[in-house]
Amino acid sequence: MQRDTRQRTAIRRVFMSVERPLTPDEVLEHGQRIVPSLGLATVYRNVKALAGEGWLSEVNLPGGGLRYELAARPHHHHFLCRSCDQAFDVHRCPDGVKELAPEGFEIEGHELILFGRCAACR
Amino acid sequence: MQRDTRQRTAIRRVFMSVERPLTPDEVLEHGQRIVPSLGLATVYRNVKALAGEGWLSEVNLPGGGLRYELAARPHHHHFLCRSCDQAFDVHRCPDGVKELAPEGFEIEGHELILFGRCAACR
DNA sequence: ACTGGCATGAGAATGCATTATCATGTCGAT
DNA sequence: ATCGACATGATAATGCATTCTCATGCCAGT
Repeated sequence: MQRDTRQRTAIRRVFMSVERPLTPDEVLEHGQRIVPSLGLATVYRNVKALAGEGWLSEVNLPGGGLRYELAARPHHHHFLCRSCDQAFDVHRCPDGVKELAPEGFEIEGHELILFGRCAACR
Repeated sequence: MQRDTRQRTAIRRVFMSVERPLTPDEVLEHGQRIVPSLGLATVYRNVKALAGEGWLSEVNLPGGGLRYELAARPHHHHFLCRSCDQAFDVHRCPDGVKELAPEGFEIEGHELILFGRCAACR
């Protein structure tokens, strides 16, 4: 049975308060403001469990490792800042993506990543 | 001074004969058909050097590590097969990508990745 | 409040892509 | 053909994200 720990609650709160995909390290940093003793292993465990139960979804951007975000978000894409390495949401999506696949290929999904410098880094 | 070794020539030939981004392992596999003694370290060294001199460009797709492709290719995107994990070129690009960035963000580039199953895997 | 058992946290361990090491091979200017 | 210098290849070493270990902590049902 799933227990309701302070750590798990804190991790959930972090994702609800931040509107962008987070790396486990970012989750740790934000989560420790709520539960200072929070450890990285706990972040990994919970983030994986929350993704497994469909509450979070994995975001696989080039560069480092996996990031996570609320699964309930509507379809969107991401902007990756080359300076601070933070990922941000992009709420628009170009049309006609499904027609781009080569002949005979079956598209199951797509990811559009914009690279550049975020507002804060400029 | 840059020497013209059998290995380096073989690696160059591999990229000229395959029209998709290759991982170092894929380069090794193809290259060993030309120079059977080819080693992985040599692939890494040469691929990095060729990228440094602008002959190859790095392709950063989610999942494993870096892939490489001929830098001379015109603008295009990639299809990643979830079954065989091979990357393929997609020669069309949706319009209006530059207008998608949030306010105050500066776009330097973009990458569109399609996920699905390639023709061979279906 | 008690207590069993899952969760946590610190650090070790793992898996991996990539890089360094170094004895040996081979290119290429002579 | 010779020979010095760079390239190679097998392997060890590194860096990293992630997972495991296990003693301890703390939920939850009583």
